[in-house]
Amino acid sequence: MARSLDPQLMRLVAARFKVLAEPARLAILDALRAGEMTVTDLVDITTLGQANLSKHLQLLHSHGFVKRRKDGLFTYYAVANRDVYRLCDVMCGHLEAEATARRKLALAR
Amino acid sequence: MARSLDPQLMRLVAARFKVLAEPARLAILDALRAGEMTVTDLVDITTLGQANLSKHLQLLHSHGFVKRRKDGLFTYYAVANRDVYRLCDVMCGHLEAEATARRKLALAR
DNA sequence: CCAATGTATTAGCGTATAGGCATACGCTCC
DNA sequence: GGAGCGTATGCCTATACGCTAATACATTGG
Repeated sequence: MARSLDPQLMRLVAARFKVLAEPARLAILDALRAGEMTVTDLVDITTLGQANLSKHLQLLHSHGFVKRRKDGLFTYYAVANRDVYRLCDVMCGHLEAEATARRKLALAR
Repeated sequence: MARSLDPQLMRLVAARFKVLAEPARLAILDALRAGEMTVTDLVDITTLGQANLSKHLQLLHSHGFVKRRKDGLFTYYAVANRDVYRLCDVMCGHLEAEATARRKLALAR
């Protein structure tokens, strides 16, 4: 019963998770909850440098997490799909569950 | 309006995503869809070495993705929470969506 | 065209981690 | 206790990636 469900697909899914596996990018996505923003806006909100930020945005965009719109000098970024937040919520749920489990364990000891 | 929603939390969530950001570990979780297994079982199913596999399992366990049960010589691993599969499904959905979008673009060109 | 401004890109450095090998630990049976 | 097996751990190398500084590119206004 060799599953081995398409190693190719695994690589793709892993790559997408990797995009979210970075506090800086999560901070960007979180900031974008408020709506579309320019890079400069994000520089102010997050504590990231402009170059750094730009690269993170490229990555987020190339993986379809954000969309962009150029207007003159500015580039406006926005989340492409609010499902991203669902993913984060599930993760947060796990974190809480684990935290409370740990607390229980500590008490029981 | 400095959001900056707890950088600490960001780090934790990112760390959890990072655990899933690895094809090998996704393969392990996928194999575990069939039920609990020993390390040796997983060595056979996946193409990973024993040492490597053990390390991945430690990581998955320390982050609460799998639970383990020792029975004599063997250690049985199983997914701790099927939510993991929901996360993967969402990611796959995105992949498909992006793929079809690309295809449309290619046709339109 | 030139200057100014916003954004993207490149190069270099430091850190983190996956993978393989060797080995240590734990358990069972003789 | 010793042998054998399953599992875990430490060391090492190669690679990937985030961050910074410097620079290039693009667009607008004078």
